[in-house]
Amino acid sequence: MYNVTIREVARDAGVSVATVSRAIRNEGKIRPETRRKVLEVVRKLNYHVDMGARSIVKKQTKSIGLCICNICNPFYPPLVRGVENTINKFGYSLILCNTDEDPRKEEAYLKLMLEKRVDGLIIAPTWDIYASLKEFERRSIPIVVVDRKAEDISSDTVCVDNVHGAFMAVEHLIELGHKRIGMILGPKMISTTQERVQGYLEALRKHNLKKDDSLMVDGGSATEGGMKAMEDLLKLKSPPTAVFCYNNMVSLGALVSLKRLNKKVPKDIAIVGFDEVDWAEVADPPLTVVSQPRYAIGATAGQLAMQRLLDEGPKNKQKIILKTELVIRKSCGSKTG
Amino acid sequence: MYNVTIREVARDAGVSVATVSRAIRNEGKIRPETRRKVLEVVRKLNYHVDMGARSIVKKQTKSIGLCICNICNPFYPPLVRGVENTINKFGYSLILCNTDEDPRKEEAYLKLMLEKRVDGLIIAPTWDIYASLKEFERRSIPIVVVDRKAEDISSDTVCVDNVHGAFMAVEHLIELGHKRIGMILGPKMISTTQERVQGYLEALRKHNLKKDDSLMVDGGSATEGGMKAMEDLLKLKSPPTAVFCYNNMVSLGALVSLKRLNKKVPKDIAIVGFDEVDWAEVADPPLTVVSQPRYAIGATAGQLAMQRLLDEGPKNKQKIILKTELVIRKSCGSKTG
DNA sequence: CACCTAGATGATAACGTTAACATGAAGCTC
DNA sequence: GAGCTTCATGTTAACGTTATCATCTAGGTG
Repeated sequence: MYNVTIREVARDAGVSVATVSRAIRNEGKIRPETRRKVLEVVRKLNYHVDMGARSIVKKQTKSIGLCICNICNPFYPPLVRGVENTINKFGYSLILCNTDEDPRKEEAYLKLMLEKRVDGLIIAPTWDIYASLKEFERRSIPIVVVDRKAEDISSDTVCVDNVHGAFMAVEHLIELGHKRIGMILGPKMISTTQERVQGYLEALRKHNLKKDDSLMVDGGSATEGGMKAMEDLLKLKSPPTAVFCYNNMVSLGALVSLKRLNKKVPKDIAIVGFDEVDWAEVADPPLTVVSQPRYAIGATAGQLAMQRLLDEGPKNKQKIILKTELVIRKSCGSKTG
Repeated sequence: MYNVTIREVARDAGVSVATVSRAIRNEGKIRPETRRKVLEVVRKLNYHVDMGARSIVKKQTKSIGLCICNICNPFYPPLVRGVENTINKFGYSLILCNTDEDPRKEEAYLKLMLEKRVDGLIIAPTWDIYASLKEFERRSIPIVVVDRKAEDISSDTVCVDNVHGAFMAVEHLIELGHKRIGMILGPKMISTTQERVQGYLEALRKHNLKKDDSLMVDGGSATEGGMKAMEDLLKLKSPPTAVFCYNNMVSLGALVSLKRLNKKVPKDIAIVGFDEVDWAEVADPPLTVVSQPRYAIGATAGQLAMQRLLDEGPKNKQKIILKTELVIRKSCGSKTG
């Protein structure tokens, strides 16, 4: 009901509020004994500083906004932990926002983050949210863009070599002899889709396979979309013999569809996913994927944000590109079988 | 660098700060035209209210702390979304804390939540954190305990019929003819472990199977623990023919171990997991589990918190127990095969 | 011993809001 | 037209901090 304030601590300890403030922050001149006495009272009265009040004079809230699409996408939990573990070391905490790839939601959240006066923002942006982010720039609140690209925004960026990752995946399929390779796409506007499509096309081109639009179907970004997309691919007059899935949820959807339709992987159709999943090894068959360093993406983003906040590190904006890795399991078969 | 304040909006709009305050909150007497004019200026200057400043006079922050063990445990993401979606409707946002089942971390986070003046706390507590939570009670900050029990704390609770869930799982194994049924446990102090063990034991007792301590091995709460535990079980002179896994990560670990050791499920050993996982259907074999309504747990917790904050609903603390469901797939085999 | 310095503490003005009360104008009633 | 009432607005004291400057004390220096 009622919160103890610095004034009451001061009264009880027989000192001024300034001294209490010094004691709790352990800053400025203060006799160790005075400090001990004050902290004693702090403990006795269960005093806890009001960060809201502090923030209005310090002009920092020690909190960071993290806007992602959906925490239920298994790509994000490790990323979130990476961010959280990193910023937590500096006393920062994390406000989590799920935007569901919906620009209206995203905009509302960004406005909220502005109101909450987050000291920094880490975001996997949907698309074209230049206008909403502009205000962060104006206030020089550091922004770190993760996973995706956001060309028009001046920010640090952490992402992954999507083009190359996709290229590796598709080339792997080609090397195994596949000539009709489908791809299940994500939302067209987000940069990861575009880049992974590019990698897919580059691999085809390099090996003189021609692009067939009917093999590129939209899978949205959820499991259901992946299921639907795989069904559509199978209905084609000339269905693909291998499919590259744009992300982990879509991969799962594809696998579910195949299982329900009683298709054998990789005998009937080969599958490569993008993004590691915890269950890859126990899937039937174990899933070959392009693995992203999910935790590292988050941790790096957290570090970049902290660097800006502590005014360390290079002046100009950084773009860090982490490596993907093709983890070969069994869902593509092998040359021998 | 510099934030527009209410005073500047007032000056620019030619009204008093009180009028601006009324306009942005849309409260109190104000001429619609005045309000329009003010909001125009608000937009023009990109004014955003400072919630920190507001919070010190309103005595509410519109934020809720959510303390969970680890977002990377697939049980939590849907729960988190349940909470977030619910409170978001009321303009609340979420501060996420990962405690890693570490009481020291947990205590530090709770202190932080106190300092951040969260309006409510939703927590899956480790154990015996009575002392740290006491201060929340003292300040009458509503607490909602999720997933686990915390007897000594006066709070609303949302959990699941763990005993019954475990009972169903184990009875299912017994009905399939298994007599030597192992269990991989979680940390002993947390209530879910205890309850699931209780359900396990009750099922054994009901069917006149006697308890064998060597069959109950500790699996921690991560995948690695589950792997180790499964290996240990297999090393027994007389290993179990079926294993009940305490949670999803441990189930995954068990499955990984079995795959690596080239054991066939369910032929060599049957497996039931606790808690649904997205990949259950594509696992080899599809995993039979006791399913928990993960999203609903979070959503319900959010509702309870909001009820307290809006001072609606019943006066005395509520305890809501949601149902588990046995989802039979293939990892236990069937009577016929 | 007069003077200076440094160290410890106190008094108080910010910070950006809202809430309570005060003011003033306009419309109504008799 | 004096006296109410209602509505719209303004003035200002909180709210809980920190930062700045002022004050006081003790110890050192010449």
